[in-house]
Amino acid sequence: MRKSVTILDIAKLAHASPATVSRVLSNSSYPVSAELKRKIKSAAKELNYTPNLLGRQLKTNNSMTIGIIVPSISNPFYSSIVLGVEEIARANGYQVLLCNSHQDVILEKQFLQTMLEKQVKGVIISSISAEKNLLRQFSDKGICVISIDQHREGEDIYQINYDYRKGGFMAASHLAECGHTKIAFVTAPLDRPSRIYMVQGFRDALRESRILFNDGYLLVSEIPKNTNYNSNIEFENGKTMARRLTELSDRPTAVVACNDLMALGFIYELNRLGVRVPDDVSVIGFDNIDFANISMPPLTTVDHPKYEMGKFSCGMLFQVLNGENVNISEIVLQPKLVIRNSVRVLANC
Amino acid sequence: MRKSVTILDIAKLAHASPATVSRVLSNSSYPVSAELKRKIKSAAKELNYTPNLLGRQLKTNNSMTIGIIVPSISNPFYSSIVLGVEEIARANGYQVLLCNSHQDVILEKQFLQTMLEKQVKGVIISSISAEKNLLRQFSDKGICVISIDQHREGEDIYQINYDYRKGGFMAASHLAECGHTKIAFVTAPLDRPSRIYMVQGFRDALRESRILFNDGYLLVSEIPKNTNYNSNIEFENGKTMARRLTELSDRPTAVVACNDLMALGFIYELNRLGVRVPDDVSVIGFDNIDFANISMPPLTTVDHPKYEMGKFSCGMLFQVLNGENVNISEIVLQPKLVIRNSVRVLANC
DNA sequence: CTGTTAGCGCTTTCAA
DNA sequence: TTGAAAGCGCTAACAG
Repeated sequence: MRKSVTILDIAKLAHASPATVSRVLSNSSYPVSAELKRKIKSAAKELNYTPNLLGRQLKTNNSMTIGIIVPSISNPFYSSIVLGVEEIARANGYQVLLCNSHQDVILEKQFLQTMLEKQVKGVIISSISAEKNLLRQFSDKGICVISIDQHREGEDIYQINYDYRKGGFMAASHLAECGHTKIAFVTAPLDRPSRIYMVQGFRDALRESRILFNDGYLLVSEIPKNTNYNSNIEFENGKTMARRLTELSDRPTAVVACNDLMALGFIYELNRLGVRVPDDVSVIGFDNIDFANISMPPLTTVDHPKYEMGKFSCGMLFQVLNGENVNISEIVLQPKLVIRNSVRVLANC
Repeated sequence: MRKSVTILDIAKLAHASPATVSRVLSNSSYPVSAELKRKIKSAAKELNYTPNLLGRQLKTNNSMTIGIIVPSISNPFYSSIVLGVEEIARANGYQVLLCNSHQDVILEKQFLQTMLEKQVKGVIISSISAEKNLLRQFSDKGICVISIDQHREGEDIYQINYDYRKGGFMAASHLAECGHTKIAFVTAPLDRPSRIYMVQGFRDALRESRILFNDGYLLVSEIPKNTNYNSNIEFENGKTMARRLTELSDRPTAVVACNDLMALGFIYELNRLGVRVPDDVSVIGFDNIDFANISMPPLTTVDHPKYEMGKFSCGMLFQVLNGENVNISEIVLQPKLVIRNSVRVLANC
């Protein structure tokens, strides 16, 4: 590897000063004569020059990079978000540093620190940490942070949220309307706002429908230890939960799952056990990932505009970066029930 | 946003020189007295110091960043790869810049250029471009490039490939062994090595089984224009192909699809049209993504060790970066048939 | 063990 | 319209 060519080499070759070369090559609006401009450009081409952005970035204090932290990109829910973010970032000439927290609070914190050090201009995070003021140091350093999906209580940061409570409410209400009264809730650990709100909405709906909630119907999966989180785990958890459900003495006729992956695993296992969906057990999922379509039967679920959330949050980030006045600091996206074929309408309806 | 604190501020506060501060804060092995070390560390904490890696990176010419380019992370196939890469990168203290090429050759090239400028230490790419010497300038600049999944003919770069030919062969052979003779191949455009090799293997298998391949059985989907590539497109293409299949005068009894997403869409649509899988039509997919399990029926498919490919390629990258002698420049991963329930064994077998 | 100093590659005043 | 020179934050010779 030979010494890399810099602006100085070009200056020499084009008989110009480094300053002028910089102005030409960085598309500055600064006036430079057409003649010199041409000479510099051709010199750059001749030397096969590649600008070293580290130099520029250090000088201008702008890394043209944003970071995104999600639990795991292997979950289609998050890959949709990331895709949306990346799209808007690209449109603005930025790149994105991707971090999978693997549901690990410590890892998440490390990533946050590294991003700070790498001088990202902003961070979009779906945090699984409950730590207060986790994101404080970013605002302190003038770095824009947008928290998405997981509501952060009482922190003075931008948030794009989703009404999980209402989503849980809609799911349970739908089941109630279809005549179900023995309704279970199948979920991963209630260790974060989204899931807590969901259960809350779920319970509210039952109460409103005058359905008594049997606490034995709240099925919570274990946290897998010492393993990288990925989509398979949710799916497997769904399978486990299905087995637990079938062992229940007074078996529910319907369940809502905290996400589609889990619902899909749940249905898979029920099929395998010979329990028919929706004939024997109805299932409602959450998120409406693309794959909600392909299960047998196609999954009725609560839609979450993930991709839009990604685009939206990143758009907001750039508004803030560009100094536009963003006066709304919290936005709440709305759930929508998507009815497919995994819920049975009972006769008494 | 106040002026950010630098190594100099700490030096002042701790009554030390910037050099010493640097040595302490960058965990250099350079000897510093315990006393001074302590003072510097506490000063750093007091000032809430965050190192600016841009400075270090410029100086040391090491960005501690690698790049990865894939068509789209919304495809679980690629998100698995990325997950593997990210894991190894993290273990080595590196971060990864994620780029989705959206199957766009021009975009891919731009990303490559930006990575060059951002001084990544290496790039892992599943390229959809057929351009010769696309990756040449990286080796020229001493940047390690590892091409994955898509075989690059005659380019002097590291490659981790997969035997798509053999995979196609295995799929077709399996169908032949199950007694099928009217076998279709359903694929996205044959614009890259993987697919071309697959068809080739497919044809070879038929020939070997003395089955005549009807050219009308090669169903190739259109390239969607003016839209960002994502997993939904593959799925939709699969649906379209299913409709095309049912319109064929002499309908095949079996098909192999070029990837699971497509196979899943294909099955979905057949189900909808009342064509039973595998009773009426057998289907084999490709990749063995997690979701291959959840279709109805569960998909028989050809396994691709994607996640391992990601880890492996990134491991190789670091071997090269660390100057270890990597004498194998091309590695070929092997396919494996995963039999589930989407293939019917015909009576005459 | 500690400090001085040069400089990574670039941009940007400021002066000409 | 051009150039000289300072300096972004950090590290690494080198000297002491």
